[in-house]
Amino acid sequence: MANSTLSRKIANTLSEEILKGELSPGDRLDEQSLADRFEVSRSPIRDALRELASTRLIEHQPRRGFAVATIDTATLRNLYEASGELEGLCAKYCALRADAVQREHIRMLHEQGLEAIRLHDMAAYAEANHALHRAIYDACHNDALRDITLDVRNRLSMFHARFLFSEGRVAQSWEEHQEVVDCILRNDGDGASDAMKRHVAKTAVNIISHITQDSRKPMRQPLTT
Amino acid sequence: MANSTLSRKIANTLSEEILKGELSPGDRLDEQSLADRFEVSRSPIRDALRELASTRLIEHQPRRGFAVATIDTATLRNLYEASGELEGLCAKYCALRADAVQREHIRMLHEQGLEAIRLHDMAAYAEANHALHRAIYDACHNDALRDITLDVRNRLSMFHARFLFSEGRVAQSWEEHQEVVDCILRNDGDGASDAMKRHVAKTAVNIISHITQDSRKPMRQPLTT
DNA sequence: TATCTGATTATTGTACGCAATAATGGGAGA
DNA sequence: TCTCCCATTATTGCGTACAATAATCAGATA
Repeated sequence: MANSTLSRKIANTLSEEILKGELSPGDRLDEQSLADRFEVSRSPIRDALRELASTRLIEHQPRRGFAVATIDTATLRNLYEASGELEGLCAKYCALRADAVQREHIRMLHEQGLEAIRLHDMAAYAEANHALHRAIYDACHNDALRDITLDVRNRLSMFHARFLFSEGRVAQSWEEHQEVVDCILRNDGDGASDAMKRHVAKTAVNIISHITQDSRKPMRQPLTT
Repeated sequence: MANSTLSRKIANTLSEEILKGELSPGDRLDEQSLADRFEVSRSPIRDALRELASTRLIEHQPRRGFAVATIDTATLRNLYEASGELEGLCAKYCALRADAVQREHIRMLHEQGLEAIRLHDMAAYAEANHALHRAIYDACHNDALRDITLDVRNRLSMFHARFLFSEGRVAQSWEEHQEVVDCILRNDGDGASDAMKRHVAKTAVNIISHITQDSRKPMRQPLTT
């Protein structure tokens, strides 16, 4: 990390802030303001913004600058549909190909989710949830598929960063994970795929209902304030 | 197009050159050389390169610059596996959701492929082939899935831009398309998906054997000459 | 001869300034 | 009061210069 460039560090910082929800969809990313904030010139800022744009966490329009990505409900549904299929594929290949160490790791992360629920620690559950999904991607033994799936997950997660799971939803989520993990541990590829698709679909319904009824801040707002 | 920026035009130009095979994997993209060639300063070149990097057609390493993306055979197989799954998904949703106009368009593009074969025009077949696949993505009614699938297709196509299909392979390819199109026209989602996955798998075998036996120019060469 | 080291060169990273374009705001007319 | 138009302002696009780092090469030593 020490030999990295300024622009890359800035891109990483902004990426984290977007994923954490500290920056909201539609927020404009003014080059000069960012330059002032990071105490650098506009040059590394421009590089960082273009690098970030490649993840689609921010959007660029020529001569109008960058803004944190917005989304409409139709695209949100499309992304969740794609995510379900992709996560299902990862789960399938994971069930068919994961080695013993990877399977044990997945089992352990699933346990950590249960522990988080026992402690009523929703943030810890969110973290365990993310780690479990990533472990499944990693164990699918296809880096290209893993990268694509993770990109979609990140694009989605920025839109519900501010919604914490309810305790009820968390318990349900863990049960759905249970099915996925069971299938993976017994090498049932199709079962794992189906279970994962169901899990993502239920998450989608949950999140979309939260977002659509949350009208404090519309998701699709024009670039200009 | 007229109100676009220099950097975007340059990015488009370079993208086309890579997809056409005029630039080869591993070719370094020197900022000053490109600036001289396009008769601009390095600024729009830098912007264009970072924009291009988002498609993964070129790769960037800090302080070592950009180069046309290279690939090893393992990653190539992974990409084809992902491509097969994604194209299969597009075909499935296309079969289930395409409207009458889209179905007719797909049927017509498939006919054009046959016409190209009759004329022994391999370039025309390649074009019809690409158009058919794109029409299927478009008709899947999920823009996110379409974009992801197209990106993977482009990443793959740059590696076999220089290999023209043999007449034998083209005939076989058309037959495989026939199965896909048949399923789509009769709303058979699973059949379309399976047929498309088989088609991509056969293409993969064909291309990979071409590439691996073509040792004139290794695909994975270090950035430094 | 091969390898290591230090100086030199080439290339990218960053800063800064001007130009071009878009956003903003105020005044005139209806 | 509302709308349109023009001047003003703010922001991005592009050019240029310098700094920092990596690549290259020559010479010394084993």
